[in-house]
Amino acid sequence: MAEQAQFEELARQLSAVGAVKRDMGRILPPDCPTGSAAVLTLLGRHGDMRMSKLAELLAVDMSVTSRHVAHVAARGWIERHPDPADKRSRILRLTPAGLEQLDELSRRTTHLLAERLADWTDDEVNQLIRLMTRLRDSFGDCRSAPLRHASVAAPVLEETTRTPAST
Amino acid sequence: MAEQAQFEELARQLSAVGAVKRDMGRILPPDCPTGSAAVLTLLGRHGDMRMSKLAELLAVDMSVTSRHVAHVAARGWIERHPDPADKRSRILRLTPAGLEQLDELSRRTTHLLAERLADWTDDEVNQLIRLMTRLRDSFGDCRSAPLRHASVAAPVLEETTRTPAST
DNA sequence: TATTGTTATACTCTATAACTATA
DNA sequence: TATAGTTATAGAGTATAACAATA
Repeated sequence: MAEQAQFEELARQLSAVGAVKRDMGRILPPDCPTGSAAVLTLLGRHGDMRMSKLAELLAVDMSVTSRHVAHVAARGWIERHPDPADKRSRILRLTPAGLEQLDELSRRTTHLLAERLADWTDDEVNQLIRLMTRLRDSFGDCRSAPLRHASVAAPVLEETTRTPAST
Repeated sequence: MAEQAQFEELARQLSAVGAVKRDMGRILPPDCPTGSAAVLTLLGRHGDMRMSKLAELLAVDMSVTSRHVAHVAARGWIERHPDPADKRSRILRLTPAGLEQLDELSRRTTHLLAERLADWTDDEVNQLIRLMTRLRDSFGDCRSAPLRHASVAAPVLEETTRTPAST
C-alpha cells in the first residue's frame, strides 16, 4: 500500500494526462472525433458485439454509446444488424469502409506516438501499457457509488470581473 | 523505439484511462468540478502565479483557464491580485478557504485511490507516476500542429433509426 | 503593434430521465 | 415487470475568435 503523497501525485498525473489525450484527438479526421474512434477501435479489436457490450467496454452510459454508434453508422463505418436471438438487440459490425477508417486512425495515432515517444525504449512503452491496464482493472466497473461526504458549499460571489485590476 | 502494435495498444489505454478520470471526478464536491480542482491543486503545488502560467500548467487555452479561475474565485477559494509589474496581469493566490477546499479534495482522492489501489505496491505506484510524468514530458507543450492529412470525408446518411430491427 | 485576460459562441463528451419495443 | 436501445435535455470541458486594457 502506498502513501498519501503518492496518491496525490498520481491524481495529479491522471489529471494531466488529459493534455496528451487532447493532443491525440487533434490529429483525428474532422468527422471522426474521439468517441467515434473509440467505437471503431473496440469493434476492430473485439469483433462484432451488441450495444450493451460496447457500452461496457467504453465504460460510459449506453445513451452515450448510442450517440457515438449513430455517428459512425451514419458515415457507413458500421452496420447494425438485428440480433436473431433477441429482437431488442442490435449487433454492431465494421464495414469495409469502417476498416479503412480504422486503418487511417491507426496510421495517424501510431505516427504521432512514434514521433513523440522516439526516445522511449520498447520496454518502457510496455511497462506503461501494463500499468495503465492494471489501473483500469483496479477501478473495474466500479461506477463508484455516490459516496459523497457532507459537502460544504461555499457562498458564490459571482464577481463579474472585467479585465485585470480590481481584486 | 517501439513497434506499431505497441503504439496502438498505448493509444487504446490512453483512451480507456478516461473512465478512471471520470470515476475520480464523481467523488468531487458538487460545486468543485475537475477544472476547479485542477486550478486549486496547481496553485497549491506551485504557489502564486499568473493566469498565463496556470494556463501553461493546465495545458489548455487561456480562455478555458479564465473560466475555471472565475469559478473558483467566485467561491472565494482564490484571489486575483493585480501584478504591480504588469497591470495587464493578475496574480492568483489561494485563500484560507481555498486551502481548506484543497484539503478536502486531497482527502477524497486519496481515499478513493487507497481503496481502488489497495493491492498495489508502493513501487508500482511510483513506476506509474514516473512513466506518466515522462509521457507528459514527451508530449511537451507540443500543441501538435495541424498536421491533418488529406481527409476522406464519408457521406453522411443520417439514418434516423428508431429502436432496433431495420439495418 | 504585441501581449494579457475576458467573453461569446460552438462543439464534444457525458449522465439522467423519459420513452419504445421486446423479453 | 424487466431489459435493450433511443432520444431529449442539461452540465462540464475545450477551442476559436473578437474584444478591452496595457506594454
